[in-house]
Amino acid sequence: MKIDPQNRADLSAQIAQAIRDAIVSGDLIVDERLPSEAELADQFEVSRPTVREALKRLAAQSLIRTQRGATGGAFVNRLSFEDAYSQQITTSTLLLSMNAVSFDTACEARFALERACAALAAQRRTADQLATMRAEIHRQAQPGLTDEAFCASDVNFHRALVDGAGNPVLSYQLAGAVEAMQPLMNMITFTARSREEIITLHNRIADALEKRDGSEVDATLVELENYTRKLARDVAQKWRKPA
Amino acid sequence: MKIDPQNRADLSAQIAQAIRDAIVSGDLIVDERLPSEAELADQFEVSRPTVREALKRLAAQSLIRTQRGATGGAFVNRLSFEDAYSQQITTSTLLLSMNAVSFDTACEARFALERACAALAAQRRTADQLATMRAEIHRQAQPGLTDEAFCASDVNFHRALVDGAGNPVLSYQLAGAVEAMQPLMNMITFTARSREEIITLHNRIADALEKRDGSEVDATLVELENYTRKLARDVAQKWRKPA
DNA sequence: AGATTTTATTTGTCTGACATTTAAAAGTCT
DNA sequence: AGACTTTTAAATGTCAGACAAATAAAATCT
Repeated sequence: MKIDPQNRADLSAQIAQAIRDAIVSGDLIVDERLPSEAELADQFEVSRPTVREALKRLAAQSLIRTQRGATGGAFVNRLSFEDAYSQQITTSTLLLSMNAVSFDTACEARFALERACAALAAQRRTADQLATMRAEIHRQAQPGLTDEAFCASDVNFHRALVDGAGNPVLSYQLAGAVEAMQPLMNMITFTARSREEIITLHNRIADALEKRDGSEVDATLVELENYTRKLARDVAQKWRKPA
Repeated sequence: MKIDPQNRADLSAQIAQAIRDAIVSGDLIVDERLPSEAELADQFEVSRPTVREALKRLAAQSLIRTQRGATGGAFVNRLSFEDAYSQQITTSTLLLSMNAVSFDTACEARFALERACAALAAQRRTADQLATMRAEIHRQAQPGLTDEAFCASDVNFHRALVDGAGNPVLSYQLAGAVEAMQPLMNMITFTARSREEIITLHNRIADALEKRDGSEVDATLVELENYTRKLARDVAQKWRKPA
């Protein structure tokens, strides 16, 4: 953790970067305690508030956690899969909403990634995951469900599918892709007919997973992708020439 | 952007969350200027340093940018794909290094995701992307290349493949998976023989992409995955019983 | 009118202080 | 001596006020 150059611009950002580098490079290991804020301020020759701003930056990325009290301080945080999940979801959601990513592009990416899990999920899915999927299908079939609730259940269904691959790295990567799509999906009004169609496909996916038939899962996902994109096209058309 | 409850714990985190919510929900739109720090301090009834810590948290996630001067202030940032890339790479790298993710798990995830791009890349790859891949293969064949340089070139090759799918969302998602693997890959010492084998497979991938043969790309990626995992197993064995 | 200077605003940083939390050390009682 | 209580010290969390630096708009001058 070295000194900064005499470039007195954005001190807190420089300090944050220095500490971040130390963590990424392994100079600071998990659960290791950083020097106290006062000590860091001395080392970097800045004031305590500046150090604090740097630490808050790192805390925002879940790189450190802080604890008050006598034995307190800032500790290198073990980045959990949950933390990584939620960060990824925020980032992906904002990326989609701020960059005018077309529904088609997002949808294509989502299903491409999901199909990557299909074969693995067919091999490894647990009875528990299958039960989750069945339960979500059941919920989706209930009348009076709002579009938002339907989409939320859809997300749960697909997350169970992804988790079925039994690979936490895959699950983490895909959580963002699947959940970030939800705001876009919420813009689609699902008619009773389209819900029925989607539920049919979900059932086919669940059945195929039960039989451990990977290629059937894959084929059904392709159908689901095509149907979803068709629904989105219809919505777009309705907006172009409203009644 | 509402007030916080009387819960006077972690004020800066609460304020950051409130602003974050306002951005995600669309209450604050891209390039909109936030109130000045002094005004925010008034609104939330806290001091300016506390507001600043909150803003630094958001800046760390590239959610806002700040500008000094008369018309300066904090502005809602358009999250660029580049920003999202780099965040994802940091997160993924730390996740892998801190959670004792096995090489096999990471490798499986990486190739599963990459195979998700294969068919699309075969359809859409540009001549430019193909040229990049050929150039990287050429570099990989040069003698005297360090293992690190070989791996770096490998990353470039695969990024070109992923970019070939022509879907920025996919590219962004996979950048993390591919680049985060590099530290793990760097631990493998590539013999001349193994480099040769990998280059052969890379050539086959490039040839298949040139012919726009998606299933050939996919099949070769499977071979590459199996070979990579075999190399890793050999390394592990060497470590178990060293000469 | 155009160029220059002034001014006001805003972020970046510093100093110093107090509050709160927490665990360990010191003290007290049985 | 051992268990419980109190004190104390260290650390983060927060606050207040101040000055520096950057920047653009307004005012002034040529």
